[in-house]
Amino acid sequence: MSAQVRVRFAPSPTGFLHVGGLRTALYNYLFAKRQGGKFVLRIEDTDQSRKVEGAVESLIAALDWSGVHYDEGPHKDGAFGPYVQSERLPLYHKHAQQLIERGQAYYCFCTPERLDQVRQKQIAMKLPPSYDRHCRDIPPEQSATRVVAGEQHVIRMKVPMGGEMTFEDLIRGKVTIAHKVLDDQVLVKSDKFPTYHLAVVVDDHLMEISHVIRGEEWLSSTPKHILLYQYFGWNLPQFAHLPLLLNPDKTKLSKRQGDVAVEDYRSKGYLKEAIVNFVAFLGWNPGDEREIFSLEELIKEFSLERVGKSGAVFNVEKLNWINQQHIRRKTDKELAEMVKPILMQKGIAVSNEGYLLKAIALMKERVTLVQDFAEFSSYFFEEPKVFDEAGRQKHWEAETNQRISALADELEALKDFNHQNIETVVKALAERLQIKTAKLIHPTRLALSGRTVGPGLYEMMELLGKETVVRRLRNAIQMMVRR
RNA sequence: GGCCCUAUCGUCUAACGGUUUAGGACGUAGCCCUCUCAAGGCUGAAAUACGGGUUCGAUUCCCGUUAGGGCUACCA
Repeated sequence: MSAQVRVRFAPSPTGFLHVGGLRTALYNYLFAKRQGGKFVLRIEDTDQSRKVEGAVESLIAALDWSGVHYDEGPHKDGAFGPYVQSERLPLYHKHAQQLIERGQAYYCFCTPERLDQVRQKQIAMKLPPSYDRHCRDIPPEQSATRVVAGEQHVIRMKVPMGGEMTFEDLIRGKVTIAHKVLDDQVLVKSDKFPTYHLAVVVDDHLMEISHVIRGEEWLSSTPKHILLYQYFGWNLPQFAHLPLLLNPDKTKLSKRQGDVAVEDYRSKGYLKEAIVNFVAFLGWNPGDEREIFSLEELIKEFSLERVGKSGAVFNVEKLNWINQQHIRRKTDKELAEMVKPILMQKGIAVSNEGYLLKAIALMKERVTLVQDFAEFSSYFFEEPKVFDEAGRQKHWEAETNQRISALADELEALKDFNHQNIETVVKALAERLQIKTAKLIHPTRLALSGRTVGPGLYEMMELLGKETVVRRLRNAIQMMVRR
């Protein structure tokens, strides 16, 4: 009975996908999937001056990476294309023309200079700056003649002088705005491109968008859009204006105060699952105490009713924790595939898959980012090049050389080099030497890894293998001596 | 300046008039575990911006104040 749910994400190609943009896209996507509807990607490139080369592709790549796949859009034609506004110009012209004919829009010949003067004067007089409607009442025949004569012009919509408009927002409830505070918005610019306001209304209607889910920055221009729907005689979509994402100082999330591009987080070692999970929770929650969700689980639970109204600070600490949680949910194999290329970048080629898997298992609960695997455990794959200096001073005492040397001998003689046996050897030696096991453990870890922190020592030794352990132990003695 | 939106721990949030000594999570402090670091377990500190109403009863409804944000372009 009810019409098909169709939603869209409509970014302008001015750079990389912003995490706020990802959240908007995600909510649209979740809503569509939940309702069995369609999610459309539309590129809003009506501002020629802000166009950035390659932005569309990078936007699509980021969306694709995060798993927020669109059903229709560039490279994925549905029945409503094209999905790039610069390829839809005739559509906008046709509709603008219709408005002109009905007297709901008019040609405006004001120069940018005049507009600026008017604005300056209004500001000086402490009046709200707005277009003075200088061209609103030029007789249609007269302005048509000027247009034909080739005079520079724009097309503006005629906003009623009195009255007010109330509309229902799915998130905010009733919103009322007086017509008089609405400008006679430019609909078609002098370069013949439509402005956002015309293009968004025409496209949302033509693409049969049922729910307009977008950022709160559009809330105050929604009345203009609704007026346009009324002028065209079209049914209104439902509107849902999402709260903004904020910097730690509560201003609108921006570069300058940290990373905002999805790509930044991806390259730092955040999982797509974590980014999606985190961003979903900025303004929405399932109503109970669960926090770790997969995309599929989000689809099952998402609802616009549970979206909040106030802005949310993008808090990296929590993202880190969520990333940790998702890393643990990955299999060692999955993680290995992600870690391999990172190790490769560091010049480490992994030949033994099983070995890598075991190293990952040992590190899994100790990392926050995928990058950490390569960062904190390179010693599994190559000789430690440097030894933590503070650790050396703290754990490498005068007697340590002989102790480690003795340990190396004992281990070399060990037949079955597994962690239980290793532990037995280490503890027995400590007892014989009448020292605390820690006196052997810490310098051993330092010698083997160059670090003072890491996974359980016995497990680590087992994985490294007897040859490597004995060799590194003896090498370390040499290196420490030389200092 | 005008218009619109918003307002619970530092942060993300729960509570849809009473079951609340306002719950959870991140972070933070302490303790436990322990070879280190994590992880895990336990405990603690930490919030309803303020002022009026409405009501037998307000975090919850209404009004005002304050604060923050958004918009106010031939940008989206």
